[in-house]
Formats: sequence, structure tokens, C-alpha cells
Amino acid sequence: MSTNERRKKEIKEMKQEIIEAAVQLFLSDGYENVSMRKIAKKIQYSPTAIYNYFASKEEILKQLLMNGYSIFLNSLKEGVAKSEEDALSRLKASLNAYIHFGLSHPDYYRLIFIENLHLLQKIIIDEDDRTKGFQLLTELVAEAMNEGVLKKNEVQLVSQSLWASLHGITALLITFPDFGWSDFDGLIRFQVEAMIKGVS
Amino acid sequence: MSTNERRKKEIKEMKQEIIEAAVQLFLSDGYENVSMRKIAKKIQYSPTAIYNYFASKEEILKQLLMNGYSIFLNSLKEGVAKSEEDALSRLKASLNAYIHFGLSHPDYYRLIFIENLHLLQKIIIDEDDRTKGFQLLTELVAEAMNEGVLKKNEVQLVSQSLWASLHGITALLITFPDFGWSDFDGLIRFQVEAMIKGVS
DNA sequence: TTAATTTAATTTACGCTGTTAATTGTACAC
DNA sequence: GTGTACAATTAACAGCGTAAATTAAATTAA
Repeated sequence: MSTNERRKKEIKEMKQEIIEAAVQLFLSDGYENVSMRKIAKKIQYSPTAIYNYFASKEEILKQLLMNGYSIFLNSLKEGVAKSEEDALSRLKASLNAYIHFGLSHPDYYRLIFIENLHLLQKIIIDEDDRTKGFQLLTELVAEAMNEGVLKKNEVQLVSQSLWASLHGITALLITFPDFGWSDFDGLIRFQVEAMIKGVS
Repeated sequence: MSTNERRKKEIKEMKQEIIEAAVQLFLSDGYENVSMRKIAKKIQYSPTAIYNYFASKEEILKQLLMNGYSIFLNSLKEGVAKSEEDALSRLKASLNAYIHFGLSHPDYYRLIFIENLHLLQKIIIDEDDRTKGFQLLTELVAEAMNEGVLKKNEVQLVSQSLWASLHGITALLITFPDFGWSDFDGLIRFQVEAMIKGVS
């Protein structure tokens, strides 16, 4: 039946319309201030119409998390791709890319890594985007150890420590912008150097 | 007038009763799930009675933050006091005490340092408790630099970098307990060592 | 001691939230 | 054309933070 297929397309389009409205509202108003009714109003539907496409508000949130995480992964990969080819440069590039993503997409960072980290496990990025962020980091760490630019150690342990420091600087700069940070860029550079030195 | 003074005492007691109920509920149900109505029910008052003592729910939150921050400061000071007397030991003790506070009071840590960090500036701890947490850290860093166990550098920059890494490990362990952390205690030890080495 | 005044507590109410249930309208199959 | 499936709407529920009006109790003044 062609009507069936067209219907499927319509469902997909409607879902798309909903999450586009949701993203826009959440970027401007902040996530917690966006209600189902506001989303519905933006797309000119009644509030409960949305429930034909998403079971709950949390399901929309999950979709937003997927989108944000996809952008996050691309940022990391781009950062690494643009770097020099040696293992240390690639590792540093990934660290800088992580922080840079947070600072240029604070709402997404907050949503993914601060407020809903526990939901991340359940979210599978589509298809070939399987290389998750942390796996990328562990690969770069292992690479650096193999090339001898990083002291050999448990790869998981070192990667987790690096992630922790990355998250710390990013989360603090985002959630506490009015703290008297010495010098934004200087602090970031110092932190990245300290992280590398710390595990070297 | 003695009636006036007695009244002041009653107000203080009522406030105390309210925040005690609020703390209990928030510790068991999680902060966002505690409503004014639930607090009121617990202390056997009507919901709006609370508004004679706290202007809003946020004012109760601020009180909780103050309590939590007070516990936090005491934990830090205790940790330092119990350590060896040399500057490096004292600094390490403060780092460990920070993480330990987060792990033993995850709800308070989440409330203060993850969800409401921006409110922290406005909160002044009572009386002689003026030594704020970050100031304590900077003092220990300066001390360590003066004793020559830490490379001389901008004290603010180093302290902020250390705080960032502390926050990172603490926040991640709290908000993502189900992530496959190599070895909780081992990771913490490694992180503290890496932090010190990074700024040495 | 009684009357007037202050003030603490309650009830009522408003506008919001996420979500369920019942209802309406419309496009399709037979 | 009639019956059925289903998308969208309206109505409704239980909850939220909080403002306003009202009641009740305590304190002060006469």
C-alpha cells in the first residue's frame, strides 16, 4: 500500500517538526522552561497531539540528547582530524575539542553531561556513528602510549582521569561563568598541559 | 519586651522545623521532587504557612545550600587538620577531603556544585566561617609553592585548575555511578597524583 | 475586663505543569 | 454510500509555586 508508506513519511516529518521546535525553544528558553504546551503552540497543534509521536516529554529529551551527542562526536572527530598526525598532537586536539564543544554548545553540554548523564547509556547513536566519545579518547591514549609519548599505564584508568579533568573544567566554566576565572583561554591551555603532564 | 523575644525564638524554631523537614525530604526524595505542599504536610501546617518564614522555595534552597556548604567547609578543614604538617601533605589532604565530601554527601554536592553553583556567590556563611573553600585551596597552594614542593606559578591559575579537576572526578563519580569506572578508589588516588604532578 | 489591633494560619484561587480519557472529525476500505 | 480506523481536539485530573482573602488567635489599649 502506498498510503501506508506515505503515512510513515508523515509520521517522520511530524516527529521532525516536533523536535525542531523543541530544540529551538530549549536553546532560547532553557530546557526546564520549555513545556509541552509551548512546543505544541510553536507547531500549531494541540498539546496532546504530540503524544501521538512521543510517549512523553522524556522521549523528546532523549531525541535532543542524541542530536547533541552527535554534534559532540563530530566536533571531537573534526578536532582530531585537523590536528598534526603524531599521537600527542591528536590526543591534545581531542582534549581541546572536548572543552571547545562545551563552551560553544553550553546548553547541549549541560543537557548531556551535567543533567542527564545517566540517560546516555541507553542512547545509541545511529548506525556507523558507533565510535562513542570515550572510546575515541581511550584509542588516542593507547596510541600515545604505544608511540611512547605517554607513560605506559592502564589505558582505562588514564582515560577516565583525563575525562574527569575535562569535564571539570568544562562544567565549571559553563555553570559558573561569573566566578573570577584568571583568564579563560589561559586557564584552558594550562589545564590541558597539566592534564597531559599529570599522566605522563 | 519579653514577648517580642519569645516570638523571635519561635520564628527561629519554626524556620528550623521547616528546613529540617525540607532536608529530610530532599535527602530521601531528591530535591526536585520535594514540593512546598510535601514539606507543609510533614510539619503539619498548611502549604502557605511556610511563606510566613520563607519568601519562596528558593529561599529554603539557599538555606539548604548554606547548611551543605558549612558541612563541606568543615570536611575540608578536618581533612587538612588530620594530615601531616608539611605543605604537600596538607594540599593532598584537602584534595582528598574534597572528593570524599562529594562521595559521602552526594545530594549536597549535587545541590551546591552541580545544580546551583551560581547561587553560591550570594550565600555568605555565618560569622567566623568566612574562610571559603576556594580560598582555603589557594592558601594551601601558595604554601606549597613557598615551601618549594610545587613549581612557582600564578596561584589563582593553579588553584582553579586543581578545583576543575577535583570537580570533574567528583561530579562524574556522583552523576554517572554506573559507568564502568576501573576501580573507584584507585581512580581517585590516580587522579589526585596526576593533579599534583600536572601542576608541579 | 472588654474592645481594638496586630499577626499567624487557613482556605480559596490563579495559572501553570505533564499526562489520560473521552470526543470529534476526516480519510480510507469495502 | 457505509463502516472503520485513526489523528487531532477538548475536557479533565492531579500536581505545582504562590498571591489574596479570610478566619482565628494572641497581644495591646482603654
